[in-house]
Amino acid sequence: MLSKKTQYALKALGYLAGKYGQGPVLISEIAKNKKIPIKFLETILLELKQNNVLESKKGKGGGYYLIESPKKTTLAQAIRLVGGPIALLPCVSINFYEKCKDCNEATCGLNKAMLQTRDATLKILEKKTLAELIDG
Amino acid sequence: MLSKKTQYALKALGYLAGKYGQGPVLISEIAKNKKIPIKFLETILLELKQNNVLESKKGKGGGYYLIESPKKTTLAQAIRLVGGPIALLPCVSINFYEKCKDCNEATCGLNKAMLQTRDATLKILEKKTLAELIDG
DNA sequence: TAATAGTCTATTGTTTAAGTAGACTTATTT
DNA sequence: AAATAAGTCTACTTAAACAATAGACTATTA
Repeated sequence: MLSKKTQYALKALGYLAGKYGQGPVLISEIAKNKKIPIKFLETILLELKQNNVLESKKGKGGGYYLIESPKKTTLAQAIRLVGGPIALLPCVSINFYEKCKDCNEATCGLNKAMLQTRDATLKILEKKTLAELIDG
Repeated sequence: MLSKKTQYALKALGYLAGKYGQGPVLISEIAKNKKIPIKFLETILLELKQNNVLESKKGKGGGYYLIESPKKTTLAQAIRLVGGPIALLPCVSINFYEKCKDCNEATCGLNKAMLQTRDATLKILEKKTLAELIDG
């Protein structure tokens, strides 16, 4: 299961995708429409900015907005940016890999099964982009 | 990512699958071979017993063992037993379903994407059984 | 009846999620 | 150019879930 943080990030990115090209969007607007705790959302958006997905503008008329077209960012990229692993186990994760203490990956049946599910999941998440998150 | 508890449960079940039909296996033996904190493992095995997957015997010569043949339990069933959701979001989970606060599932793109990944994952995990977790 | 091994209760530590307070920046208005 | 309003940024606190540990208790076998 994705963490709340990751879920909120995806929701927020979807909202911003729908407003792409229309200038900065207020944090409070995103929070209200997507039912996200505003202070938690602040830290998430800030992190996305530091990862060069969002840009922000301060002061009156400010807010957050996508740097690139929504079609340029895949869901797999978005999930990884906010620290959400996609694989079900560390030993089959690409970005959060950790070796198992107890098993030989070449012969471990669990490893094999989880590798297959990871690949199936990635196949989907690497094709979908933020544009697909726009409502309607 | 599956919780530690779920990971440990799968490892332990895999170990017991390899010893199926050979009588009770000590908690300590499983813990040692699978590098699982023994006290944590105790609670996990007890839960699996209460869910009618394992049986136990107390006293000397005691231990835990699988009730049914390893081929009878799928990985999807095993994961769910110890409380591990398979879907990436609550709104696409079969056993841990929760409605989103902010979205209409019929039109939500995120819901659609996550449904697809859930189906792809389930297709694999419902075919694999505990027998596949046996090493070698 | 002594030793073995599972069962139960309680407690501690760690991470994640959420909420609070306030400082800092920028843009507008006058 | 100064005041103010609108917004982001930083640091700290609280609450809940998850992971791990410790020890007493109960049942079984030899």
